Amino acid sequence: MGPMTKIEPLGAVRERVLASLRQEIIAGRLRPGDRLVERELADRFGVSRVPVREAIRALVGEGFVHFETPRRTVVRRLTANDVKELFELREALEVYAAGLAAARATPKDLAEVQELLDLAAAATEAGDAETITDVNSRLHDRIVAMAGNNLLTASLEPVAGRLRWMTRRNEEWPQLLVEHRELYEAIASGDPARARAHALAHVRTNYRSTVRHLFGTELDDGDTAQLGDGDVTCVESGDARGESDAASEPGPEGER
Amino acid sequence: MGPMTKIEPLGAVRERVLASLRQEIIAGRLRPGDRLVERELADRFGVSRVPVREAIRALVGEGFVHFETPRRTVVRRLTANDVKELFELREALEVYAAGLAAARATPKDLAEVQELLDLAAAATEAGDAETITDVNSRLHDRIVAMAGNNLLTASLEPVAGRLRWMTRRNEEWPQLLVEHRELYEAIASGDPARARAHALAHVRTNYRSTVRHLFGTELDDGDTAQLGDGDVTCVESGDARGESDAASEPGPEGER
DNA sequence: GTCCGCAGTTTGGTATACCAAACCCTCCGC
DNA sequence: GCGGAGGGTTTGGTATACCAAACTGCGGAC
Repeated sequence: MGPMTKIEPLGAVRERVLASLRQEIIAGRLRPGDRLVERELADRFGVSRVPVREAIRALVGEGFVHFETPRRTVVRRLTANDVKELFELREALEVYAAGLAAARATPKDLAEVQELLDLAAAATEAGDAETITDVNSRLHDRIVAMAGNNLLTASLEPVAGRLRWMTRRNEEWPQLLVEHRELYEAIASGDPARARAHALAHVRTNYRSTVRHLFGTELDDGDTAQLGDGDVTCVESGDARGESDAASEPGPEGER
Repeated sequence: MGPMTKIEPLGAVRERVLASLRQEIIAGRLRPGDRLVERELADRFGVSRVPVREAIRALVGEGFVHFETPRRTVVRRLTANDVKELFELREALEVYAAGLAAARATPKDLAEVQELLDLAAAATEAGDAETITDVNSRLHDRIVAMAGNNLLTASLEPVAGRLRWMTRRNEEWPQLLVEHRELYEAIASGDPARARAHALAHVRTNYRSTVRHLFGTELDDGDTAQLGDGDVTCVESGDARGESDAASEPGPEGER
């Protein structure tokens, strides 16, 4: 009876291709709108089309790629609306998770988060962007994990990559650190309502700064107030302009 | 065996296999724990293994199936914990969606929901379980769609099948109808907080009756009270009680 | 009688080949 | 010159074949 979690050696090629493509998209070597052609990629990686197919389908699931037309697979364009939807999803899930975490967290969980906070603090002080991004990701993952709901975790996983993709340039690290600490305190206090409030504030702050960095525009107050009270429709202030290459095709994605 | 006698849209074989397998699982012809073997299924459907592979991966994504060990793919067992996680996810997403829907719903949206409610009422009166289940599903879909967030919709989609799977035997239709009507009224009133409150109550009622039908047991009050009503403002919701780990002790059984 | 090991079998992963629909570009007719 | 028809090309979907790892069961050693 071998370890049931050992699925590593299998699907190695697919995993390698998947990781490479995802990395290229995140790093910007594959830009929004670029096509993904099975044969071409298979040749480039020196593998057959089958694992490439599966990797592409996985990327579609992660939201990095989409089927533009039946035979045309491209890297997804990131519109202002995409960002808004992503952060709304975070609001729904991470706020809920924070509440559960406050109710269910074990001392061990809390210690782990505490440790990550220390790492984040050190990296912030050192200005090590790479590490900060990484630690912050793990911090959020841990908090969601503390909710003890695998399905919740799984629902957030597909967007984790996109999230890192769009927030990696955020540079308001000190503010982020403060908010993470407050969120931790709230969860540690065991008060779900307080934890939710801090999680909500954190997601919204992050939304604002992300939009600022991605699009260079400020959000109207209404844009982050959908939840509590009335809501305004949305940003749509000129979408993804900023993509220099959006030239070839007007991206029908004015969707919405 | 000549070439394919039927000329179908793209990915037709995969879709057909996927739909068939999902249906067999939902209908119970494939029972939890049953294995899915590529070759065997390929033979049975008279297709090659490739589309079967992809259908199986899709089913994994939908949560109907999982990789038990590297070479062993089985129909997922439905544990009490699975049900709990699913309903928590619904709480997080549908409650949030209801809030957005109240803020964003158009008269056209509302009219459509109204129409579905009428259908549901008729089916409930007629006791047509099949139709009721179907209409109720569409009702929930519509409400989530009214939130105007594609990502939110997409996040709920993978679990929609499982949800129908586990709730189709629920027979408290009249109560369901009442709650749906109340939820509709709340959304139509344009008050997000009220819409959220009704959505929350509805999900929890549904949770209780689903557990009752699936496992024949009642829930402790604590099981559905992890957090407040989830309103942003974090008013009320004083149940900060530490209920350590309601994570349950789900016997791997749970099915017939 | 039990346990270990080896070989046959099972089974998912990958590679290669073929097909049909969509795309593209040329060329012919006006 | 311009537009549409036609054929070649591209590209994803499917089928078939081969491989390696894991499982199974049988037989021999103790």
